[in-house]
Amino acid sequence: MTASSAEERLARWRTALQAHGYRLTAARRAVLRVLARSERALDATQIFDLARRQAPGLGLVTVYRTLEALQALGLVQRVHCNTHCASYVAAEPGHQHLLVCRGCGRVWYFGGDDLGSLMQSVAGESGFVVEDHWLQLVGLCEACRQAEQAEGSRSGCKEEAVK
Amino acid sequence: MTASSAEERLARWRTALQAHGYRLTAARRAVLRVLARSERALDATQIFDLARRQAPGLGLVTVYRTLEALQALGLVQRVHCNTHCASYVAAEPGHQHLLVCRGCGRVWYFGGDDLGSLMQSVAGESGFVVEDHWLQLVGLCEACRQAEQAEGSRSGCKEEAVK
DNA sequence: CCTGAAACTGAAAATCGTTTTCAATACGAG
DNA sequence: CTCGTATTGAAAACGATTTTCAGTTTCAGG
Repeated sequence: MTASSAEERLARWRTALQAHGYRLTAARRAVLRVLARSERALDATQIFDLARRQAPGLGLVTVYRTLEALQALGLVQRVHCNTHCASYVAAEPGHQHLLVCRGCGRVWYFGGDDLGSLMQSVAGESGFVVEDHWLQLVGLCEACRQAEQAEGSRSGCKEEAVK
Repeated sequence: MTASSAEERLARWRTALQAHGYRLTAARRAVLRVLARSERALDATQIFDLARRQAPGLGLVTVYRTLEALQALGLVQRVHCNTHCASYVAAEPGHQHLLVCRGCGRVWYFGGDDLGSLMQSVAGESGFVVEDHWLQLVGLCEACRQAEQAEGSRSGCKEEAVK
């Protein structure tokens, strides 16, 4: 993700919130900034810690409430893993499939629209109407894989998981 | 799922647990019975309520511990939805993909092994090593769809979500 | 610019699902 | 049957999320 696209996203989010009657407060701005710029899925506490640097008085409650709003507008997407079940990333419209690194938590989106035929065949057989789908690949990114192989090495991907 | 396959599964689970040094207690038997016979993904509390009919003294803690064991042996699979994040169904070996009805919670498995190529191409481009994947389709089954269309009708699929 | 109504805020308390602790009990190998 | 050990349920601890509430901030309209 380039820096500019993060800033564009940030601007888009602010516009979208205001267009839906939400007010733009300092607290919300800080939360938006953190999430819009992150390459990783972050949970409420991580967002809280990062956003508080920009908005010192910020409360955790506000983070939850802002996440709720962003989710309602479809601007962020929830990421489930077997452990962390409530992390969020910026939603990339049209790219719903996730690639999650279990080492550093970074998230990438990818296409793979060949799922359409799969869903149709499932629907055809059973009368099931598919409304939503959910494809997530979990593994290790290049950097984390190298760090894991160099056991005990101090230079790794994990350590900077939240900067 | 036929009744006999549920009983077969139950027998398999009991054998597997004992083979791995777990003891077969009345409490565990009740939890196994509930989960092995269920067509739906159930969370800890639902299992607790159902299993307590067969084992009155049962504690919720034991449900959690039994789920942990079943999961460790790969006998049940966790189901994530946007709401319930910790429900479990019997794992069907070799069929990892889920079809979940948002109405009644019933779960079906399906094939779709064409994901292999998808994962390879993802890995090839990025150096990412995919260790696990997670495909879930959410929608409405035939029965729930009909029930939803007949708005206000009392005969539905939802009502018997947990019998 | 003001001004005021409504949205928003953070702190504290309540709540929910899950885990830990612990003394008593039940399993099952021998 | 007996014994060592895994397992049990109750209670307490715990972490994450939600609710409550009184004070504050935003922003549309004058």
